[in-house]
Amino acid sequence: MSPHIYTLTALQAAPLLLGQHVVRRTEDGEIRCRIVETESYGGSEDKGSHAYGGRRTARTEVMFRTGGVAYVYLIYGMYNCVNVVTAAKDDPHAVLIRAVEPLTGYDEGQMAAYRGITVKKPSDLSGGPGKLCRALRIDKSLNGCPLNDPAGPLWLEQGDLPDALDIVQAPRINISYAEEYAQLPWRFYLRGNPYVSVLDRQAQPFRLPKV
DNA sequence: TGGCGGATTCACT
DNA sequence: GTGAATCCGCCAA
Repeated sequence: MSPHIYTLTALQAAPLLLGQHVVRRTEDGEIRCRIVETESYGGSEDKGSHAYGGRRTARTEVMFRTGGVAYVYLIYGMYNCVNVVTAAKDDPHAVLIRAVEPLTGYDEGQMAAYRGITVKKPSDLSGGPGKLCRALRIDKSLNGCPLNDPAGPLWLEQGDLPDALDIVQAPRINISYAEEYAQLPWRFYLRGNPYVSVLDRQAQPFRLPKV
């Protein structure tokens, strides 16, 4: 995948990451999936971001790195969430991966095995940040992992052309504490995709800016 | 050092 | 729709 995307702000990168492929390698083999839902957590002004106000702690330190690494954290004491860090060093931006879909039947089978539950509908498998981390066996040991290294445990590959995708945008999920920032339409997903975690009736079509 | 709450999920009503 | 699970990061004291 073009490294250019890692230099962008989280808000610019979040829609562009839709359709890109995530590859996870474990001792069991490689799993490939496609990103179908993202959220932008960008800059120190965003009250929804862990790095709001430039808060720089052991946990958020990864967000301040040069774009192109993973930010993985534990939420509610039991689920991991994975982000793509973007933008320049010392400017904390991250794109939360909220849903993915397996590329092949093999990938689907591996993810279901890691999930360890009965999957009744597609979004049970990997529609939600905690679910997809479990389905891909992503935990804090991958925090800071470079995302451009096909020899590593986790990386991104070129997927679909973003201008061929039907993208919508809507407010982010579960961040009421973010006050006015909670309403901003900084969640992006592929319209009609069955792996998306939460549908929004008010979702608006998103058009990529002309380059 | 203590207390609080969360970028979630699942089981239950 | 509601509530529990579960624990670490954060900040105030």
